[in-house]
Amino acid sequence: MNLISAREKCSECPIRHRAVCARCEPDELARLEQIKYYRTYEAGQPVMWAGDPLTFVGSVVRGVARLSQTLPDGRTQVVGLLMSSDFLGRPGREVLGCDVTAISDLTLCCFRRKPFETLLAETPHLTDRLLELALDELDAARDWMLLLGRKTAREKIASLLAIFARRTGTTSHAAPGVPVRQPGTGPLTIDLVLSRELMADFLGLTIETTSRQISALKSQGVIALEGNRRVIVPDLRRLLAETGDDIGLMRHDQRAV
Amino acid sequence: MNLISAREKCSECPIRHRAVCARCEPDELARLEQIKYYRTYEAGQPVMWAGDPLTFVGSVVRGVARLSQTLPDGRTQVVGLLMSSDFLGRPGREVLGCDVTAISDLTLCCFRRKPFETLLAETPHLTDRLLELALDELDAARDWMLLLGRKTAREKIASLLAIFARRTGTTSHAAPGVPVRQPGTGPLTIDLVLSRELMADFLGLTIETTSRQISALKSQGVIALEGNRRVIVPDLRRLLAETGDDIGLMRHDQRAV
DNA sequence: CGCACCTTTGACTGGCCTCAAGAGACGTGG
DNA sequence: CCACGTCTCTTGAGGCCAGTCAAAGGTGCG
Repeated sequence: MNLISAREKCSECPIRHRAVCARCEPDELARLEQIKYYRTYEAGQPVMWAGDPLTFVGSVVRGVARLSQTLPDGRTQVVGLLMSSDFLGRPGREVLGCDVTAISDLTLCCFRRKPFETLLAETPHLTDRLLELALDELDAARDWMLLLGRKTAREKIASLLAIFARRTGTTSHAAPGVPVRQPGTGPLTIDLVLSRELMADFLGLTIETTSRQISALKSQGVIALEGNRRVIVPDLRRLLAETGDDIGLMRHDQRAV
Repeated sequence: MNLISAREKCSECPIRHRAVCARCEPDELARLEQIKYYRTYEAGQPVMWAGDPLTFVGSVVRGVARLSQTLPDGRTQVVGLLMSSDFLGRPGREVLGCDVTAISDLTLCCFRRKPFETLLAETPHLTDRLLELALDELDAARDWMLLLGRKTAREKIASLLAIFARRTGTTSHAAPGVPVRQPGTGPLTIDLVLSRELMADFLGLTIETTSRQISALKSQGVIALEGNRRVIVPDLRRLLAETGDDIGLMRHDQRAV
């Protein structure tokens, strides 16, 4: 079961400046603080299912959640990853469109949907930020459609690793104090939060193909492995060359969907 | 070249109640009316390219526009279709992320981006509606990711036809006065605006595979063809059974991306 | 009628999936 | 410390679906 924990102060919140509340003035923040509550989930737990009534919305404070869709015969596709400061749920919608699962231990800052919608109507700063977040996710989803529709298995793997490489040092997963790496400044270590199965669901591949392509990249020296979920990239440019994208032309604000 | 035509009255606009201006009060509409202008494009013309400075945004009044992304080696993927009342462009972004092309003759109701952003900041009704439109497109994009990542060629074709079937009688493409068809009420005619190449780019397939699957559906009586771009569906349920989705479980507001 | 373009069809190839077994990691308990 | 089971990951062999290359058939327009 998930735990509903005590509230913490918004002013000390790690996602204060990036979440849906980023633009809020102190008085607006105070109203949010009144109605917010936390939920925590252990890695692997479901958060909500497609078709469930959407009783609450909220922001990811810590951890990673997966959005996925499933066909009747069991084929599944990951359609989004929610990382810290990403927003979960859609105001104005009664039911959720996809399954949500905690990939790692997860903390959500939640609001019951109805009160939040009321607050939205009165707080343009909230709506503004929510629009930005939605448009960012839309851009990411469209990049992902290009990957799913047109990239080869090898390019898909390289693209996924490249996205994680970009976020290294800038997400909550990085050790505090580690400087942000720039392309070409030497070896880079990526902590994959994802299992092979999850990577496969994410990329529209099977586990076996995923594993094979990772082995191939490894045997060719593009990456090295340290355990199963830690990847070392000796030369980021070489990895980027495998993504099929123009090197250096990745969008400046590219996100991990 | 595209034509910049005279303004028409918002009150008589065919997309008045669905576009970004849907929620606007008469005084807000008057301000929009002051700064709006029309652009028209012939079928096949480019509207803007990825990387172009984003000088204007706007709504599709008539016609269909394609959003697409391209890899350096020429592979392209359609990542969205803009149909009447859909919004083009992203306020707050300096450059566009994908190529935009007119598929049919196209009329846009445009606003220069900067004035529009100013207006947005002062008009919550605009932002609210824009958020709704963005979230709808995000849902559609996620459905599309499932299709691209996990569906077979046959299911992809059937899904595309099903989406067009759903919209028949509800879009500007339908002849005026034609009643909206319900599933199971007999033969249904679909006017595909898309060429085989565009369908292929949309579905992440090649032209040949697209053509073959259409031929297969035809020879099995699931569909019939009348010319190259008109499809007759004798039994919608049978087509839906080919999509891989649960019949009857398609989302109530499903759109054509 | 003739040309250009789109679509269909065929033969073949190849990449990814399927099925299957083996290797490695990890926790538990003797 | 090792035996054991479970789970994840890797590797191999073979098959199928979709891509590639090529050519023929339709369609529309000047």
